[in-house]
Amino acid sequence: MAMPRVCRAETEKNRTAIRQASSRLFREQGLRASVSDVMSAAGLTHGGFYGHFRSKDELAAEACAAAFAESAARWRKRIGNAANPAAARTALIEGYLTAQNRAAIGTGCPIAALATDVARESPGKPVRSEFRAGLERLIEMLAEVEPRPAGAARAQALTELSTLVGAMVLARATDATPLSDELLQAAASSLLGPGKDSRRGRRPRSRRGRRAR
Amino acid sequence: MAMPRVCRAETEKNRTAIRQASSRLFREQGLRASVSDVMSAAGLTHGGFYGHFRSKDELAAEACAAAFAESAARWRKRIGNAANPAAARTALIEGYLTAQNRAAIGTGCPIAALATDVARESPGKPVRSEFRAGLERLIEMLAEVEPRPAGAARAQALTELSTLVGAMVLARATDATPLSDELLQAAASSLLGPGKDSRRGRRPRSRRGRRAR
DNA sequence: TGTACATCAGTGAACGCGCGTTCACTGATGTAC
DNA sequence: TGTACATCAGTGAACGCGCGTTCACTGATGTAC
Repeated sequence: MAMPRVCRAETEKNRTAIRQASSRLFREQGLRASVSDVMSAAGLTHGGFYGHFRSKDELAAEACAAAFAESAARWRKRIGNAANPAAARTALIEGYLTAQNRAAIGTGCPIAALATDVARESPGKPVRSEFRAGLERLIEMLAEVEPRPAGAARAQALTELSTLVGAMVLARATDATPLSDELLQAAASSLLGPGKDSRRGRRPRSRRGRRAR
Repeated sequence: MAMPRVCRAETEKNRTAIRQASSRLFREQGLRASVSDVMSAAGLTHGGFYGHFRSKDELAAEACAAAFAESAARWRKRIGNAANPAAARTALIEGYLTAQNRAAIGTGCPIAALATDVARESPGKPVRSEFRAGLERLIEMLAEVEPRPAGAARAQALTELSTLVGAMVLARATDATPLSDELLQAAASSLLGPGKDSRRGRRPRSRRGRRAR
């Protein structure tokens, strides 16, 4: 059953697979997702890990960077598809506050998925600086589409990103209760204005779903 | 060195000590804080834990409830000390978005500390329902002080709480960088209005602290 | 109030398990001729 | 192009450790008389 040594291209593909699998698993389960689980998800055995990365901490940093690159590309595409900054802002906010994004933790926003875990890492850990750099990049992209003078745009972007992330984190913690939907809708209405909700039949204060409480 | 059996009052005091220690440690380290660490922090050895609680899951639920009770009492007091609802709202928001609160994770808001961990717990776990109940209570308190008609007050409270929690979680993830202060200040200015910042010399867009980046 | 004894809160060793990391081994890959 | 061999990517067992939980034990507490 042994099948060791693999050609160079294959090795590079394996490293990428590990990085991508960890990027997903770390977002889903937090930074405590195990090296074994990551390697299994990449289709390998756990022993080979240290041929690719120096430590789990190093992997965490690379996984974080990969997740932010993915998110930034998605945002960039949404901005590019919009007719003007205001439409881009609406697209980013509406794209963020969806039930689909709430469910897709492993492929969704790394800020909402990892912020608390990163806050618990000790100061020197490499994942902290990758997180901060990625966060800064998304803040700058959001500031670009704010309909405000450049000075106020950054402050506005900081607050709006806080609202987006907070609403998503709370919606995930209350998943499968009516409160979860309510949180996403309230944030969307507040950020976009009650009338600007572009999709059919969405009333801001409607409480859809069974009132399970 | 053995000193077993303890009088009834002492036993009750010990149970309370375990609950309080866990409430702090779970907020600081997440729900993965160990039973051993909790028992040590309560001044006991780990073996006695199961005389007080059925499982770690049960403890997590009680610790979550205790943390929310603590927070609700603090909010209630701040509201009670204010001259009117608008002042109460200002007091809650200013009290929340401080560097002191950012540092005091173990005694601070359980929403910011535990939301992501709760989101990762499986649906049946008791900590999930305690979290939801506590969250709902704080939402209602914030809605009470919103200067809006009753209907819109709840939606406003949901959004503002998302902003508060999001800003705090991001500020903690970027602790010891200028961005961290910026996040707290931007959220405060946005929620209270640029002029309403009651404390001396705080300019909303100032960037205090070394530009470490 | 004083004595005899059952109770049971807390101790500390032990359980099976999964963690991050290391390492001897394997055999296809890549290279030297 | 063909052969001989050094390299090294991946395997799987093993390391020490800490986890949640269990349990035999202890001796002060609380109770029955």
